[in-house]
Amino acid sequence: MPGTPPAPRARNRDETRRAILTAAQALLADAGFSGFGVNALARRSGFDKQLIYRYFGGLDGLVDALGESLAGWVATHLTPALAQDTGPGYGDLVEAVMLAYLDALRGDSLMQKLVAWELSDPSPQVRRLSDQRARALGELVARLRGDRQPAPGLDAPALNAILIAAIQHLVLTAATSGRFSGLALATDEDWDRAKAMLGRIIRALNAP
Amino acid sequence: MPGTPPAPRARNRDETRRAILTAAQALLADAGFSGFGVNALARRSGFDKQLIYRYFGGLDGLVDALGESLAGWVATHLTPALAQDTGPGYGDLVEAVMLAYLDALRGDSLMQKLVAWELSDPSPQVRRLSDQRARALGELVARLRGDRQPAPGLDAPALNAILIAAIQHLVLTAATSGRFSGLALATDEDWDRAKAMLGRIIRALNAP
DNA sequence: AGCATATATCACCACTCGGTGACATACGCA
DNA sequence: TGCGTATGTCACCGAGTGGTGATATATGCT
Repeated sequence: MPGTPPAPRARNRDETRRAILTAAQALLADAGFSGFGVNALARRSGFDKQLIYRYFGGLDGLVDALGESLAGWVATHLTPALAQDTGPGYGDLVEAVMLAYLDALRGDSLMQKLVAWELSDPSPQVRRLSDQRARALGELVARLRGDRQPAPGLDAPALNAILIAAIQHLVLTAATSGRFSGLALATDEDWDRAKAMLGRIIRALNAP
Repeated sequence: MPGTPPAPRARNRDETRRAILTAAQALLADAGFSGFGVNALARRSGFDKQLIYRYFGGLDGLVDALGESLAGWVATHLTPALAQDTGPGYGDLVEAVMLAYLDALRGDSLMQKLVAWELSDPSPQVRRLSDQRARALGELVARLRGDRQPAPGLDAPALNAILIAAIQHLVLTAATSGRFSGLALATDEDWDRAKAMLGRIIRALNAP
């Protein structure tokens, strides 16, 4: 005898869109961009892939929507750790932001996969994701800066780019292999060592 | 009328192996790891994919062979730039090696694709590639070091890991988007700015 | 109540992928 | 010269991909 027919699904465009988007985040977080696609997402979300085309216009549109849904990531994940007062100098602020960013990224597999994606896919949809994150970081620093000034003669944009690059790279490689270039990056203590060095760099370059 | 039958291919195992390996490097260099596979390689090399299985035991074996063929990359690409005398300090040597590595990586699309691959694929074959490169860099520094010593109290492994991470990340993102986190990385002058900051970091941390 | 439409599902397409077994033929050795 | 084997080629498999058209049915409006 056939079982009871499957309960018909409630029909609600907005809710379905949200559900697909949520499933997309989960799928990307644990399969990575190489396993990210229409069929896999349809399987995972439980909705027919046709809906992905209807509601997002295909994968590209979905990535855009994914970007919008993560627009506030930097602000929401970094501000808590930045609530307590940092030291008075510009370097103190940069150090706090960088270390907060490191921890936030380290704890977020989805963001890691996004960064990895950006490194391998030059498509404009994906590039927009990184531009957006970079801008958010800049705005965060600007908002918290007050009247602090980088040391005169310091190329702050270059230094900050180098720091962010190092952080992202260390977090990504640590996620796949737990170490990088002879430096262990598995335990929290391992990471303390890396953080100490980052702090030292920032303080040294911002010294008066 | 049928054209002349295709000239029969010379049969030579070693030569074929080499040709496939060369085609594999070229394929990886311009398609990236996501477009890297048996079928694509067979198309590109002009040989039947069966030979890839027969001579390399599949993709995994091919990657291993690729690694062996690139074992000397660090030495051959960095030593020329390091021929001239560097300054007397340990920091001078590190700076020279880092900048040489940056330029070498920036000019080598294949190596860039390998690094990107390592960031997205935790498989042991791929990880071996990065371990091998890291070890080669370490050996190079050890060979050139002589009796120079890092400043006492400096965590040299941590600093070096951060520098290499930053370099690799900057080169990779620059290759796909020409910029990173508000820092332009397209022209040689752009890169001079990044290099200057790297040098400054190294000198500041190695100051007595 | 009845009807139009938006929502959801199914079935299919052409293509690519990694992988394997069968077959043809050039090469080297006896 | 003939024969065995290594080398190269072809044809196929199942599974997965992005993408599309047709179909069912729940929902909301008149």
